[in-house]
Amino acid sequence: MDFDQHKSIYLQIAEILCERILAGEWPPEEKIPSVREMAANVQVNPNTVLRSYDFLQQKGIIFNKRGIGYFTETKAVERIQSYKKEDFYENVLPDLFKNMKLLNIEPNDIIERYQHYLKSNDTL
Amino acid sequence: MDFDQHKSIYLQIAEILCERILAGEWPPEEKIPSVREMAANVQVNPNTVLRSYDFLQQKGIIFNKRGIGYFTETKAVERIQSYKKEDFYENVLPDLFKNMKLLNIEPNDIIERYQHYLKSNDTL
Amino acid sequence: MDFDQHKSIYLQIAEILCERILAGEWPPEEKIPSVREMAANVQVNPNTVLRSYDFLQQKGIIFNKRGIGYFTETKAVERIQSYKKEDFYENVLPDLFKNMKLLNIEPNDIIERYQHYLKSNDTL
Amino acid sequence: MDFDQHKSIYLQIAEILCERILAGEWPPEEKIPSVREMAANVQVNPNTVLRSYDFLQQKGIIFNKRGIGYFTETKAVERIQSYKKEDFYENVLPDLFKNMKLLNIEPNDIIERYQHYLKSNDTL
DNA sequence: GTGGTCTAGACCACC
DNA sequence: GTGGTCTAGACCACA
Repeated sequence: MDFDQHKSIYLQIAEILCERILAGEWPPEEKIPSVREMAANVQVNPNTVLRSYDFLQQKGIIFNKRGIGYFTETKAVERIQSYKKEDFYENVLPDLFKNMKLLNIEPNDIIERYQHYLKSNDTL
Repeated sequence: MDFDQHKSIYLQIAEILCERILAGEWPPEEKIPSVREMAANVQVNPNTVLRSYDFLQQKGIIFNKRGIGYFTETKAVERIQSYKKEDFYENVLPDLFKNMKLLNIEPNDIIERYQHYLKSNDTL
Repeated sequence: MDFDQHKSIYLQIAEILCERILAGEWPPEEKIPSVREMAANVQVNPNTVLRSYDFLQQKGIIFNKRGIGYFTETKAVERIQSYKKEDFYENVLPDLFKNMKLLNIEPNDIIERYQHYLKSNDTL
Repeated sequence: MDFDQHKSIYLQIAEILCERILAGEWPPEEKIPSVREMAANVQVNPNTVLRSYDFLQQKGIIFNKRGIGYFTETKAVERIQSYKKEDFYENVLPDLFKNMKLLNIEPNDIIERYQHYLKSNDTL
Protein backbone atom coordinates (compact mmCIF):
# COMPACT_ATOMS: atom_id res chain seq x y z
CA MET A 1 0.00 0.00 0.00
CA ASP A 2 1.53 3.28 -1.05
CA PHE A 3 0.11 6.61 0.02
CA ASP A 4 0.18 10.09 -1.37
CA GLN A 5 2.74 11.81 0.81
CA HIS A 6 0.94 15.13 0.47
CA LYS A 7 -2.27 14.08 2.19
CA SER A 8 -2.41 12.68 5.69
CA ILE A 9 -2.44 8.92 5.75
CA TYR A 10 -5.32 8.53 8.20
CA LEU A 11 -7.60 10.47 5.83
CA GLN A 12 -6.52 8.34 2.91
CA ILE A 13 -7.34 5.20 4.86
CA ALA A 14 -10.71 6.65 5.83
CA GLU A 15 -11.36 7.46 2.19
CA ILE A 16 -10.58 3.92 1.12
CA LEU A 17 -12.83 2.49 3.81
CA CYS A 18 -15.68 4.71 2.62
CA GLU A 19 -15.30 3.49 -0.92
CA ARG A 20 -15.31 -0.10 0.20
CA ILE A 21 -18.46 0.55 2.21
CA LEU A 22 -20.09 2.22 -0.79
CA ALA A 23 -19.05 -0.76 -2.89
CA GLY A 24 -21.09 -2.93 -0.52
CA GLU A 25 -18.19 -4.83 0.97
CA TRP A 26 -19.81 -4.70 4.40
CA PRO A 27 -23.60 -4.58 4.83
CA PRO A 28 -24.99 -2.29 7.57
CA GLU A 29 -23.99 -3.25 11.12
CA GLU A 30 -21.25 -5.55 9.85
CA LYS A 31 -17.89 -5.81 11.57
CA ILE A 32 -14.99 -4.27 9.72
CA PRO A 33 -11.37 -5.42 10.20
CA SER A 34 -9.80 -4.75 13.55
CA VAL A 35 -7.38 -1.88 13.93
CA ARG A 36 -4.41 -4.22 14.13
CA GLU A 37 -5.51 -6.31 11.18
CA MET A 38 -6.03 -3.26 9.03
CA ALA A 39 -2.71 -1.81 10.17
CA ALA A 40 -0.93 -4.98 9.14
CA ASN A 41 -2.71 -4.98 5.78
CA VAL A 42 -1.80 -1.46 4.79
CA GLN A 43 1.62 -1.51 6.51
CA VAL A 44 0.92 1.37 8.81
CA ASN A 45 1.18 2.17 12.49
CA PRO A 46 -1.94 0.96 14.37
CA ASN A 47 -2.28 4.43 15.88
CA THR A 48 -2.83 5.79 12.39
CA VAL A 49 -5.59 3.30 11.63
CA LEU A 50 -7.16 4.04 14.98
CA ARG A 51 -7.24 7.67 14.03
CA SER A 52 -9.03 6.80 10.77
CA TYR A 53 -11.62 4.73 12.64
CA ASP A 54 -12.05 7.50 15.16
CA PHE A 55 -12.59 9.98 12.36
CA LEU A 56 -15.21 7.79 10.70
CA GLN A 57 -16.93 7.23 14.03
CA GLN A 58 -17.25 10.96 14.56
CA LYS A 59 -18.77 11.24 11.11
CA GLY A 60 -21.37 8.62 12.03
CA ILE A 61 -20.14 6.12 9.48
CA ILE A 62 -18.91 3.40 11.83
CA PHE A 63 -19.38 2.71 15.52
CA ASN A 64 -17.48 0.88 18.21
CA LYS A 65 -18.43 -1.97 20.51
CA ARG A 66 -15.92 -2.00 23.35
CA GLY A 67 -13.73 -5.04 23.30
CA ILE A 68 -15.32 -6.35 20.13
CA GLY A 69 -14.51 -4.07 17.26
CA TYR A 70 -15.83 -1.50 14.83
CA PHE A 71 -19.04 -1.90 12.86
CA THR A 72 -20.70 -0.09 9.96
CA GLU A 73 -23.53 2.21 10.97
CA THR A 74 -26.99 1.39 9.67
CA LYS A 75 -27.03 4.52 7.55
CA ALA A 76 -23.36 4.47 6.66
CA VAL A 77 -23.92 4.55 2.92
CA GLU A 78 -26.36 7.46 3.09
CA ARG A 79 -24.00 9.42 5.33
CA ILE A 80 -21.05 8.90 3.03
CA GLN A 81 -23.04 9.94 0.01
CA SER A 82 -24.26 13.02 1.80
CA TYR A 83 -20.71 14.03 2.76
CA LYS A 84 -19.46 13.41 -0.73
CA LYS A 85 -22.28 15.46 -2.20
CA GLU A 86 -21.50 18.36 0.06
CA ASP A 87 -17.81 18.20 -0.78
CA PHE A 88 -18.68 17.99 -4.45
CA TYR A 89 -20.79 21.11 -4.60
CA GLU A 90 -18.73 23.08 -2.12
CA ASN A 91 -15.22 22.26 -3.31
CA VAL A 92 -14.88 20.12 -6.40
CA LEU A 93 -17.28 22.05 -8.58
CA PRO A 94 -16.10 25.60 -7.76
CA ASP A 95 -12.54 24.44 -8.27
CA LEU A 96 -13.52 22.93 -11.60
CA PHE A 97 -15.27 26.06 -12.79
CA LYS A 98 -12.45 28.35 -11.77
CA ASN A 99 -9.97 26.24 -13.69
CA MET A 100 -12.22 25.88 -16.73
CA LYS A 101 -12.55 29.62 -17.03
CA LEU A 102 -8.86 30.28 -16.38
CA LEU A 103 -7.66 27.66 -18.83
CA ASN A 104 -10.39 28.33 -21.36
CA ILE A 105 -11.65 24.78 -21.36
CA GLU A 106 -14.95 24.08 -23.12
CA PRO A 107 -17.71 22.13 -21.33
CA ASN A 108 -17.89 19.82 -24.36
CA ASP A 109 -14.32 18.77 -23.72
CA ILE A 110 -15.28 17.75 -20.20
CA ILE A 111 -18.29 15.74 -21.37
CA GLU A 112 -16.28 13.96 -24.02
CA ARG A 113 -13.63 12.98 -21.52
CA TYR A 114 -16.31 11.76 -19.13
CA GLN A 115 -17.72 9.43 -21.78
CA HIS A 116 -14.27 7.97 -22.26
CA TYR A 117 -13.88 7.65 -18.52
CA LEU A 118 -17.15 5.70 -18.19
CA LYS A 119 -16.27 3.39 -21.04
CA SER A 120 -12.80 2.57 -19.80
CA ASN A 121 -14.21 1.80 -16.33
CA ASP A 122 -17.01 -0.38 -17.68
CA THR A 123 -14.59 -2.82 -19.13
CA LEU A 124 -12.82 -3.34 -15.82
CA MET B 1 -4.58 40.00 4.52
CA ASP B 2 -6.13 36.87 5.98
CA PHE B 3 -5.07 33.39 5.03
CA ASP B 4 -6.67 29.99 4.94
CA GLN B 5 -5.38 28.27 8.05
CA HIS B 6 -5.34 24.86 6.34
CA LYS B 7 -2.78 25.72 3.67
CA SER B 8 0.69 27.07 4.35
CA ILE B 9 0.96 30.82 4.00
CA TYR B 10 3.94 30.78 1.71
CA LEU B 11 2.06 28.66 -0.82
CA GLN B 12 -0.94 30.95 -0.64
CA ILE B 13 1.28 33.94 -1.32
CA ALA B 14 2.79 32.11 -4.27
CA GLU B 15 -0.70 31.32 -5.51
CA ILE B 16 -1.77 34.96 -5.26
CA LEU B 17 1.33 36.10 -7.11
CA CYS B 18 0.61 33.64 -9.90
CA GLU B 19 -2.90 34.98 -10.30
CA ARG B 20 -1.61 38.54 -10.39
CA ILE B 21 0.91 37.56 -13.06
CA LEU B 22 -1.82 35.83 -15.06
CA ALA B 23 -3.92 38.96 -14.72
CA GLY B 24 -1.12 40.85 -16.42
CA GLU B 25 -0.14 42.97 -13.46
CA TRP B 26 3.54 42.64 -14.40
CA PRO B 27 4.68 42.18 -17.99
CA PRO B 28 7.51 39.71 -18.66
CA GLU B 29 10.87 40.64 -17.10
CA GLU B 30 9.20 43.19 -14.82
CA LYS B 31 10.30 43.71 -11.23
CA ILE B 32 7.88 42.48 -8.59
CA PRO B 33 7.75 43.96 -5.08
CA SER B 34 10.79 43.34 -2.89
CA VAL B 35 10.61 40.71 -0.21
CA ARG B 36 10.35 43.27 2.55
CA GLU B 37 7.76 45.34 0.72
CA MET B 38 5.56 42.36 0.06
CA ALA B 39 6.00 41.20 3.63
CA ALA B 40 4.77 44.55 4.89
CA ASN B 41 1.82 44.47 2.48
CA VAL B 42 0.51 41.08 3.50
CA GLN B 43 1.54 41.43 7.14
CA VAL B 44 3.82 38.48 7.21
CA ASN B 45 7.40 37.77 8.18
CA PRO B 46 9.90 38.50 5.36
CA ASN B 47 11.25 34.96 5.66
CA THR B 48 7.84 33.64 4.70
CA VAL B 49 7.66 35.83 1.61
CA LEU B 50 11.20 34.85 0.69
CA ARG B 51 10.10 31.26 0.80
CA SER B 52 7.28 32.01 -1.64
CA TYR B 53 9.68 33.76 -4.00
CA ASP B 54 12.13 30.91 -3.71
CA PHE B 55 9.38 28.46 -4.54
CA LEU B 56 8.33 30.43 -7.61
CA GLN B 57 11.92 30.78 -8.73
CA GLN B 58 12.39 27.03 -8.65
CA LYS B 59 9.24 26.69 -10.72
CA GLY B 60 10.74 29.01 -13.33
CA ILE B 61 8.10 31.69 -12.81
CA ILE B 62 10.29 34.44 -11.38
CA PHE B 63 14.04 34.98 -11.26
CA ASN B 64 16.47 36.97 -9.18
CA LYS B 65 18.97 39.66 -10.07
CA ARG B 66 21.59 39.97 -7.36
CA GLY B 67 21.06 42.93 -5.12
CA ILE B 68 18.23 44.26 -7.25
CA GLY B 69 15.20 42.09 -6.73
CA TYR B 70 12.92 39.47 -8.26
CA PHE B 71 11.56 39.68 -11.79
CA THR B 72 8.91 37.80 -13.76
CA GLU B 73 10.34 35.26 -16.16
CA THR B 74 9.76 35.84 -19.87
CA LYS B 75 7.58 32.73 -20.03
CA ALA B 76 6.01 33.14 -16.61
CA VAL B 77 2.44 33.10 -17.89
CA GLU B 78 3.02 30.00 -20.03
CA ARG B 79 4.66 28.20 -17.13
CA ILE B 80 1.82 28.98 -14.74
CA GLN B 81 -0.79 27.87 -17.25
CA SER B 82 1.11 24.70 -17.90
CA TYR B 83 1.26 23.88 -14.19
CA LYS B 84 -2.42 24.63 -13.79
CA LYS B 85 -3.30 22.52 -16.80
CA GLU B 86 -1.35 19.58 -15.48
CA ASP B 87 -3.07 19.85 -12.11
CA PHE B 88 -6.43 20.09 -13.84
CA TYR B 89 -6.11 16.96 -15.94
CA GLU B 90 -4.21 14.96 -13.33
CA ASN B 91 -6.20 15.82 -10.23
CA VAL B 92 -9.28 17.97 -10.65
CA LEU B 93 -10.82 16.08 -13.54
CA PRO B 94 -10.31 12.52 -12.21
CA ASP B 95 -11.69 13.68 -8.90
CA LEU B 96 -14.69 15.16 -10.67
CA PHE B 97 -15.39 12.04 -12.69
CA LYS B 98 -15.08 9.74 -9.72
CA ASN B 99 -17.58 11.84 -7.81
CA MET B 100 -19.97 12.16 -10.74
CA LYS B 101 -20.13 8.42 -11.15
CA LEU B 102 -20.42 7.74 -7.43
CA LEU B 103 -23.13 10.37 -6.90
CA ASN B 104 -24.88 9.67 -10.18
CA ILE B 105 -24.61 13.22 -11.42
CA GLU B 106 -25.41 13.92 -15.06
CA PRO B 107 -22.99 15.91 -17.24
CA ASN B 108 -25.85 18.20 -18.23
CA ASP B 109 -26.21 19.24 -14.61
CA ILE B 110 -22.56 20.30 -14.58
CA ILE B 111 -22.88 22.33 -17.76
CA GLU B 112 -25.96 24.09 -16.55
CA ARG B 113 -24.25 25.08 -13.34
CA TYR B 114 -21.21 26.24 -15.27
CA GLN B 115 -23.32 28.60 -17.32
CA HIS B 116 -24.81 30.06 -14.18
CA TYR B 117 -21.29 30.43 -12.81
CA LEU B 118 -20.14 32.32 -15.89
CA LYS B 119 -23.13 34.65 -15.79
CA SER B 120 -22.77 35.51 -12.13
CA ASN B 121 -19.07 36.28 -12.66
CA ASP B 122 -19.72 38.44 -15.71
CA THR B 123 -21.74 40.88 -13.70
CA LEU B 124 -18.92 41.42 -11.24
CA MET C 1 31.75 20.31 13.44
CA ASP C 2 33.30 23.35 11.82
CA PHE C 3 32.14 24.73 8.50
CA ASP C 4 33.68 26.72 5.70
CA GLN C 5 32.47 30.25 6.28
CA HIS C 6 32.29 30.98 2.56
CA LYS C 7 29.67 28.38 1.67
CA SER C 8 26.27 28.13 3.28
CA ILE C 9 26.05 25.57 6.05
CA TYR C 10 22.98 23.82 4.72
CA LEU C 11 24.75 23.09 1.43
CA GLN C 12 27.79 21.80 3.24
CA ILE C 13 25.61 19.46 5.28
CA ALA C 14 23.98 18.27 2.08
CA GLU C 15 27.41 17.72 0.57
CA ILE C 16 28.56 15.68 3.56
CA LEU C 17 25.41 13.57 3.45
CA CYS C 18 26.00 12.85 -0.23
CA GLU C 19 29.52 11.67 0.48
CA ARG C 20 28.30 9.45 3.27
CA ILE C 21 25.68 7.98 0.96
CA LEU C 22 28.30 7.41 -1.72
CA ALA C 23 30.45 5.73 0.91
CA GLY C 24 27.63 3.26 1.46
CA GLU C 25 26.78 4.33 4.97
CA TRP C 26 23.07 3.84 4.23
CA PRO C 27 21.79 1.29 1.73
CA PRO C 28 18.92 2.32 -0.56
CA GLU C 29 15.63 3.04 1.26
CA GLU C 30 17.41 3.25 4.61
CA LYS C 31 16.43 5.79 7.25
CA ILE C 32 18.92 8.59 7.80
CA PRO C 33 19.18 10.46 11.12
CA SER C 34 16.20 12.60 12.07
CA VAL C 35 16.42 16.35 11.62
CA ARG C 36 16.82 16.95 15.33
CA GLU C 37 19.37 14.19 15.76
CA MET C 38 21.52 15.45 12.92
CA ALA C 39 21.17 19.01 14.20
CA ALA C 40 22.49 17.93 17.59
CA ASN C 41 25.35 16.02 15.96
CA VAL C 42 26.64 18.89 13.87
CA GLN C 43 25.74 21.58 16.40
CA VAL C 44 23.41 23.47 14.17
CA ASN C 45 19.85 24.72 14.31
CA PRO C 46 17.28 22.09 13.25
CA ASN C 47 15.90 24.50 10.67
CA THR C 48 19.23 24.50 8.92
CA VAL C 49 19.36 20.71 8.77
CA LEU C 50 15.78 20.64 7.56
CA ARG C 51 16.82 22.91 4.73
CA SER C 52 19.57 20.48 3.75
CA TYR C 53 17.14 17.58 3.77
CA ASP C 54 14.63 19.59 1.77
CA PHE C 55 17.32 20.39 -0.76
CA LEU C 56 18.31 16.74 -1.11
CA GLN C 57 14.69 15.70 -1.41
CA GLN C 58 14.16 18.06 -4.33
CA LYS C 59 17.25 16.58 -5.94
CA GLY C 60 15.69 13.12 -5.64
CA ILE C 61 18.38 11.85 -3.29
CA ILE C 62 16.29 11.32 -0.18
CA PHE C 63 12.55 11.16 0.45
CA ASN C 64 10.21 11.62 3.36
CA LYS C 65 7.73 9.30 5.03
CA ARG C 66 5.22 11.31 7.02
CA GLY C 67 5.86 11.24 10.74
CA ILE C 68 8.66 8.71 10.37
CA GLY C 69 11.65 10.42 8.86
CA TYR C 70 13.85 10.76 5.79
CA PHE C 71 15.09 7.81 3.76
CA THR C 72 17.63 7.38 0.99
CA GLU C 73 16.11 7.06 -2.47
CA THR C 74 16.58 3.77 -4.27
CA LYS C 75 18.69 5.50 -6.90
CA ALA C 76 20.39 7.94 -4.54
CA VAL C 77 23.92 6.90 -5.46
CA GLU C 78 23.22 7.10 -9.20
CA ARG C 79 21.65 10.53 -8.81
CA ILE C 80 24.57 11.89 -6.83
CA GLN C 81 27.08 10.55 -9.31
CA SER C 82 25.12 12.01 -12.17
CA TYR C 83 25.07 15.45 -10.53
CA LYS C 84 28.77 15.26 -9.81
CA LYS C 85 29.52 14.16 -13.34
CA GLU C 86 27.56 17.03 -14.79
CA ASP C 87 29.37 19.51 -12.58
CA PHE C 88 32.68 17.96 -13.54
CA TYR C 89 32.25 18.20 -17.29
CA GLU C 90 30.40 21.51 -17.23
CA ASN C 91 32.50 23.42 -14.72
CA VAL C 92 35.60 21.73 -13.36
CA LEU C 93 37.02 20.59 -16.68
CA PRO C 94 36.48 23.81 -18.68
CA ASP C 95 37.98 25.72 -15.78
CA LEU C 96 40.95 23.37 -15.77
CA PHE C 97 41.55 23.66 -19.51
CA LYS C 98 41.26 27.42 -19.51
CA ASN C 99 43.85 27.63 -16.76
CA MET C 100 46.15 25.07 -18.35
CA LYS C 101 46.27 27.01 -21.58
CA LEU C 102 46.63 30.37 -19.87
CA LEU C 103 49.39 29.18 -17.57
CA ASN C 104 51.06 26.98 -20.16
CA ILE C 105 50.79 23.84 -18.07
CA GLU C 106 51.53 20.52 -19.75
CA PRO C 107 49.08 17.60 -19.41
CA ASN C 108 51.95 15.41 -18.28
CA ASP C 109 52.42 17.64 -15.27
CA ILE C 110 48.79 17.07 -14.30
CA ILE C 111 49.06 13.30 -14.65
CA GLU C 112 52.20 13.15 -12.59
CA ARG C 113 50.60 15.12 -9.81
CA TYR C 114 47.51 12.92 -9.96
CA GLN C 115 49.63 9.82 -9.41
CA HIS C 116 51.20 11.41 -6.39
CA TYR C 117 47.74 12.31 -5.15
CA LEU C 118 46.53 8.73 -5.48
CA LYS C 119 49.56 7.37 -3.64
CA SER C 120 49.31 9.78 -0.75
CA ASN C 121 45.63 8.92 -0.34
CA ASP C 122 46.22 5.18 -0.48
CA THR C 123 48.30 5.30 2.63
CA LEU C 124 45.54 6.97 4.63
CA MET D 1 26.26 41.22 -20.74
CA ASP D 2 24.78 38.42 -18.72
CA PHE D 3 26.30 37.20 -15.50
CA ASP D 4 26.27 33.99 -13.59
CA GLN D 5 23.82 34.72 -10.80
CA HIS D 6 25.66 32.38 -8.45
CA LYS D 7 28.91 34.35 -8.34
CA SER D 8 29.15 37.99 -7.34
CA ILE D 9 29.09 40.32 -10.29
CA TYR D 10 32.03 42.45 -9.22
CA LEU D 11 34.27 39.38 -9.18
CA GLN D 12 33.06 38.36 -12.61
CA ILE D 13 33.87 41.81 -13.96
CA ALA D 14 37.31 41.66 -12.35
CA GLU D 15 37.85 38.25 -13.94
CA ILE D 16 36.95 39.56 -17.39
CA LEU D 17 39.26 42.55 -16.97
CA CYS D 18 42.11 40.23 -16.03
CA GLU D 19 41.59 38.13 -19.11
CA ARG D 20 41.56 41.23 -21.31
CA ILE D 21 44.79 42.38 -19.69
CA LEU D 22 46.34 38.96 -20.22
CA ALA D 23 45.19 39.12 -23.83
CA GLY D 24 47.25 42.27 -24.19
CA GLU D 25 44.35 44.64 -24.72
CA TRP D 26 46.08 47.28 -22.60
CA PRO D 27 49.87 47.51 -22.38
CA PRO D 28 51.43 48.30 -18.98
CA GLU D 29 50.53 51.70 -17.54
CA GLU D 30 47.69 52.11 -20.04
CA LYS D 31 44.39 53.70 -19.07
CA ILE D 32 41.47 51.32 -18.86
CA PRO D 33 37.84 52.44 -19.35
CA SER D 34 36.39 54.73 -16.72
CA VAL D 35 34.06 53.31 -14.11
CA ARG D 36 31.04 54.92 -15.74
CA GLU D 37 31.98 53.83 -19.22
CA MET D 38 32.50 50.26 -18.11
CA ALA D 39 29.27 50.34 -16.13
CA ALA D 40 27.37 51.45 -19.22
CA ASN D 41 29.02 48.75 -21.32
CA VAL D 42 28.17 45.85 -19.08
CA GLN D 43 24.84 47.28 -17.93
CA VAL D 44 25.65 47.37 -14.29
CA ASN D 45 25.54 49.81 -11.41
CA PRO D 46 28.69 52.00 -11.35
CA ASN D 47 29.17 51.08 -7.70
CA THR D 48 29.62 47.49 -8.76
CA VAL D 49 32.30 48.36 -11.30
CA LEU D 50 34.00 50.55 -8.74
CA ARG D 51 34.15 47.59 -6.45
CA SER D 52 35.80 45.52 -9.16
CA TYR D 53 38.41 48.22 -9.78
CA ASP D 54 38.97 48.53 -6.07
CA PHE D 55 39.47 44.80 -5.82
CA LEU D 56 42.00 44.79 -8.67
CA GLN D 57 43.79 47.75 -7.17
CA GLN D 58 44.22 45.92 -3.88
CA LYS D 59 45.63 42.98 -5.81
CA GLY D 60 48.19 45.29 -7.44
CA ILE D 61 46.82 44.79 -10.92
CA ILE D 62 45.59 48.30 -11.63
CA PHE D 63 46.18 51.66 -9.93
CA ASN D 64 44.33 54.93 -9.71
CA LYS D 65 45.29 58.49 -10.63
CA ARG D 66 42.86 60.76 -8.83
CA GLY D 67 40.60 62.58 -11.19
CA ILE D 68 42.07 60.86 -14.22
CA GLY D 69 41.22 57.20 -14.11
CA TYR D 70 42.51 53.68 -13.60
CA PHE D 71 45.68 52.32 -15.25
CA THR D 72 47.25 48.90 -15.60
CA GLU D 73 50.17 48.27 -13.27
CA THR D 74 53.58 47.71 -14.86
CA LYS D 75 53.62 44.13 -13.62
CA ALA D 76 49.92 43.50 -14.07
CA VAL D 77 50.36 40.46 -16.28
CA GLU D 78 52.87 38.82 -13.95
CA ARG D 79 50.63 39.43 -10.95
CA ILE D 80 47.58 37.96 -12.64
CA GLN D 81 49.51 34.89 -13.70
CA SER D 82 50.84 34.44 -10.21
CA TYR D 83 47.34 34.64 -8.70
CA LYS D 84 45.98 32.26 -11.27
CA LYS D 85 48.79 29.83 -10.63
CA GLU D 86 48.12 29.88 -6.92
CA ASP D 87 44.40 29.34 -7.45
CA PHE D 88 45.15 26.54 -9.87
CA TYR D 89 47.33 24.50 -7.55
CA GLU D 90 45.37 25.31 -4.40
CA ASN D 91 41.83 24.89 -5.67
CA VAL D 92 41.34 23.75 -9.24
CA LEU D 93 43.71 20.81 -9.12
CA PRO D 94 42.61 19.33 -5.76
CA ASP D 95 39.02 19.67 -6.89
CA LEU D 96 39.87 17.92 -10.14
CA PHE D 97 41.66 15.07 -8.42
CA LYS D 98 38.91 14.52 -5.90
CA ASN D 99 36.35 14.30 -8.68
CA MET D 100 38.49 12.09 -10.87
CA LYS D 101 38.88 9.56 -8.09
CA LEU D 102 35.23 9.72 -7.05
CA LEU D 103 33.91 9.38 -10.60
CA ASN D 104 36.58 6.93 -11.67
CA ILE D 105 37.78 9.06 -14.54
CA GLU D 106 41.02 8.07 -16.26
CA PRO D 107 43.80 10.64 -16.80
CA ASN D 108 43.85 9.64 -20.46
CA ASP D 109 40.29 10.82 -20.80
CA ILE D 110 41.33 14.24 -19.51
CA ILE D 111 44.25 14.49 -21.92
CA GLU D 112 42.15 13.48 -24.87
CA ARG D 113 39.56 16.09 -24.04
CA TYR D 114 42.26 18.68 -23.63
CA GLN D 115 43.56 18.00 -27.16
CA HIS D 116 40.05 18.54 -28.48
CA TYR D 117 39.78 21.72 -26.48
CA LEU D 118 43.00 23.11 -27.89
CA LYS D 119 42.00 22.28 -31.47
CA SER D 120 38.55 23.80 -31.24
CA ASN D 121 40.05 26.99 -29.79
CA ASP D 122 42.75 27.23 -32.44
CA THR D 123 40.21 27.57 -35.17
CA LEU D 124 38.52 30.51 -33.51
C1' DG E 1 8.55 10.61 18.31
C1' DT E 2 8.57 12.71 13.29
C1' DG E 3 8.70 16.82 10.03
C1' DG E 4 6.62 21.55 8.72
C1' DT E 5 5.62 26.29 9.29
C1' DC E 6 6.08 30.73 11.11
C1' DT E 7 8.05 34.55 13.74
C1' DA E 8 11.44 37.80 15.38
C1' DG E 9 15.59 39.31 14.95
C1' DA E 10 20.39 39.25 13.78
C1' DC E 11 24.19 39.47 10.47
C1' DC E 12 26.17 39.23 5.96
C1' DA E 13 27.44 40.02 1.04
C1' DC E 14 26.23 42.47 -2.62
C1' DC E 15 24.26 46.27 -5.92
C1' DG F 1 18.57 49.41 -0.95
C1' DT F 2 18.43 44.14 -2.35
C1' DG F 3 18.29 39.05 -1.09
C1' DG F 4 20.39 35.06 1.78
C1' DT F 5 21.49 32.61 5.83
C1' DC F 6 21.19 31.33 10.48
C1' DT F 7 19.36 31.11 15.18
C1' DA F 8 16.10 30.43 18.89
C1' DG F 9 11.98 29.27 19.95
C1' DA F 10 7.14 28.48 19.38
C1' DC F 11 3.22 25.81 17.65
C1' DC F 12 1.06 22.39 14.82
C1' DA F 13 -0.39 18.03 12.43
C1' DC F 14 0.77 13.60 12.03
C1' DA F 15 2.52 8.50 13.01
